[in-house]
Amino acid sequence: MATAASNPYLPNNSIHTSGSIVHSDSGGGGMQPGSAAVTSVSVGYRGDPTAKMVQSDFMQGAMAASNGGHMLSHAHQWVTALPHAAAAAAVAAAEAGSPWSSSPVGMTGSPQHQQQQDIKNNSGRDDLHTGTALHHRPPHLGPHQGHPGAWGATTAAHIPSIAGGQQQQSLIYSQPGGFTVNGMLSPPGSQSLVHPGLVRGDTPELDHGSHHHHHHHQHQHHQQHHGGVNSHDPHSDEDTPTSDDLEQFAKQFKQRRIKLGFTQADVGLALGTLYGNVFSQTTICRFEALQLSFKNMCKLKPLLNKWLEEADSTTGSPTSIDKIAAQGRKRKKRTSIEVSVKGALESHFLKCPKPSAQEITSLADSLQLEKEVVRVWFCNRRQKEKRMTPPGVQQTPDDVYSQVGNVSADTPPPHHGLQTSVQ
DNA sequence: ATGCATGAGTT
DNA sequence: ACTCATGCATA
Repeated sequence: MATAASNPYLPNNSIHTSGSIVHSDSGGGGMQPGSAAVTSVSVGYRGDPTAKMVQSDFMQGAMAASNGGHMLSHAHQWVTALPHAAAAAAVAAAEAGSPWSSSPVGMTGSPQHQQQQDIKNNSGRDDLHTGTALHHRPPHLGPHQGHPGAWGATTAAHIPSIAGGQQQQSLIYSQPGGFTVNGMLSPPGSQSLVHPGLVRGDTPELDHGSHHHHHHHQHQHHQQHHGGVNSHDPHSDEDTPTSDDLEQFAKQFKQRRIKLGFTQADVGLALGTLYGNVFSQTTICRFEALQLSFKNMCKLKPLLNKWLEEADSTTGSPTSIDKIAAQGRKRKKRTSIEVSVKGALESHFLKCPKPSAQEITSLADSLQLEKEVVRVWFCNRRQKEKRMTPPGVQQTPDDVYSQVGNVSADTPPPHHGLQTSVQ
């Protein structure tokens, strides 16, 4: 009897990064996986520390057939719904019409039918600044960095990720009313306000953005080449940046962030206090590493840019503010897939990146994994393929112009398999 | 820095 | 059931 109807969790954020109970997780059929996957729970839900939660039922598919309304599914899962700042909203119009190719529009008539009638201006940002104006300021200090590694600065001839063109959520971030416009704190001490190459030469190229004649291809705005003097500035502009811009920005962002002594997590929190959109260290990390989709990068860039501005202008101003409290969300647990099993999954992925439900089921059976685990694995796998990760173009950071003479004007396919750790 | 996971919005 | 944006938990 799988009764996972409701589990009394502790909404409190008593994060215990310990007590990882490992137990062979079986699909629920009474089989013994032996060691196919290990699931470790590490949440503090009282009651039964033996982590005996069933996870055979997912409520997926239960929705979708709704009639315009909104269903309120809950009361099960490992998640204890919490009025977390529905900060999912943010950003306005990060029209990602051009994936990676410089062409703003695809060639074929792409179904660009997106309705953006959902403008949720979430003002539900509970003011938590209840005197807790204390922020942990990690004595982080280490102006050492400077290994690009990631994308070579080779022009933007990257992977033409075929974005399905299904974007939703036209978000907008509400600007703070007027006071407390700070999301960061005083730097660790070295308030070396060094903004050398910070030239805010706004050169909005009001060109791309809204004129796609699906007839004959036309221009494709040139790539900027940081000459040093003029030429537009990749920052400050809210236009759709090019992948190159993003790369530049990400790099600089990271550099300055580190110089200022902030961690990725700090930035994430700061963004939350600044705009109401909190982000985790993970996201910031991925941004810096350009491991997000193009569209997502575009969305985050403005926010991070703002933060950067505030950051270096506030160098020294201890305008600490509140921080968004923790969330009482509790997820399932992380299934550790064995290496051998992973290999098998890999193989299958190469053959068929999108296995059918039936395939997944049988595969899961073979590997003695839950169907959901397998399904999710594939989903994540696909995402990984789509991200903006460098296909392997890792040329020396010094000679960025060393692409004159060779190269077949086309980037090699993003074949991965064993990419040398970028970092 | 990443792997596995959740959920909203689509298709 | 999939895609996408995000993040907890981990290595």
